Amino acid sequence: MLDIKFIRSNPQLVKEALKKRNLKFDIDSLLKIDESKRLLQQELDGLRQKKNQANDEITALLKDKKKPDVKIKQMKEIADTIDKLEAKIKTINDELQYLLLTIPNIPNDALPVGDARNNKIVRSWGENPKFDFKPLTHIQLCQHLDIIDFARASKISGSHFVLYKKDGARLERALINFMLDLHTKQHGYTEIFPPFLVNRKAMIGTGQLPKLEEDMYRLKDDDLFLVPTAEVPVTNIHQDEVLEESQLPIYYTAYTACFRREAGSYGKDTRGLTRVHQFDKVEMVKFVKPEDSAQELEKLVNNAEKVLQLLGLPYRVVMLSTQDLSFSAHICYDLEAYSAGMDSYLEVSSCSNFTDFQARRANIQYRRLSDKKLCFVHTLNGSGVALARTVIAILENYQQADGTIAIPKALIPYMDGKERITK
RNA sequence: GGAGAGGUGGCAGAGUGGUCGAAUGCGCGCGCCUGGAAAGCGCGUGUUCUGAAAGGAACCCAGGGUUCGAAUCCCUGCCUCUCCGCCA
Repeated sequence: MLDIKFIRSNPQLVKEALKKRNLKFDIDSLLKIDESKRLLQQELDGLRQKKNQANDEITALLKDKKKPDVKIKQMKEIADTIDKLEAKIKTINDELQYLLLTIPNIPNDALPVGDARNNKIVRSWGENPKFDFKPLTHIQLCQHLDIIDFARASKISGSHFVLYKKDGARLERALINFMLDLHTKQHGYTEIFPPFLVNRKAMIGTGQLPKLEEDMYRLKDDDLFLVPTAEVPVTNIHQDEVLEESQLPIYYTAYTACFRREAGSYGKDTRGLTRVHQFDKVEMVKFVKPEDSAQELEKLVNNAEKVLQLLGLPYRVVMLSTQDLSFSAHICYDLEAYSAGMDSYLEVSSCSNFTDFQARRANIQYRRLSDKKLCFVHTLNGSGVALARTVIAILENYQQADGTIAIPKALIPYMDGKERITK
């Protein structure tokens, strides 16, 4: 969430930011609400002062064994006025807080302005594979090798769920272990295994709520949500905490399944593994000092890239444009892996700097060493990486003429030394 | 799920209706002392809102209620602990 003081003193900047995101939001009326709230608050404070003074007087009278009846009668009236005013302010403040929770983060000035077509390719890595036969899609390959059973997954759970079998299941597990090992052993992250169900407060903290509720799986009886990403539980680890500057930066990595309703996205990527309701992902989350966050994002992207490099998957790094940027993000790079069978680039990672936007919502502060002041940390996170689509790229890029799949070198130790997926 | 106990400042812990934003101890900071340190002594030590400032207001898990007045009494919720039940 944005600081109301920041909005108050930079209304034009906020308006322009919203315009870049192609969002309509009435900042002027927000500021009017803020103004009227503050005026009422001052009025209330004045009345409370009177009340506090009168209470002192009543106490003094009682001490002198005098009757405070007259004073008490006056007080009753003031108390009534205070009650009414408090109710009024609560209504206004609730509205103000809700509005503040629905304003997205301010995009970085470096981002291309516009929709996804304006996304900027920052760099590319690797050569797209060439085949002397027509490469199959992962759907055809899985069918042939019997390593993913879409039909039965659908029978059990519905469409867009996945049932991995045999080396398909094994590949999934191998990838998770490979990525966690890489980030913990090579990149300095601390491994976390968080809850897969989180409460409403956590979802608000990272920015999924209140705006995206219909995209989330929710357990109505308990008001819990299935995590759409490990970002939610892991970032909220330090919710309502004050960290010491010496603790920063904090790097966490976590595997979770991710659950997304993908409401309204039917018709897009309808087949196979591209868009599914449940997928596995290893996530990286950072808590850093504000002055370090830009540089920390670059390192985070490099950590995610390393996964694809070690897997030998060609990819490109894309800087998202202002309208493609997620609600909480200030700047975001996507990694898109090339997949031969579908001949397309698949988004397998999003790496974002949220600046103090999530920290303010989730109330994650640190005590600055220089002046002992409380400041909000900056949070970042990135997929490192998302599995279902990475599996597509592995299957499609490593397919052989005989329909088998070569296993990327880095994964062989995680597959018990196996070098091929065969029927 | 049932029964009970409890949630107070960085920590421990007092406070059961009025002068309590909160005793005391520990910790931390500054100073004195010392060759230096420890001990000792003295002073200080939460956050937020508002205001140019002086000041004012709020906060003792959260939300309601009683009262002129609530950390303190009542209700609801959340969380923690103990016992019982159930259970991978």
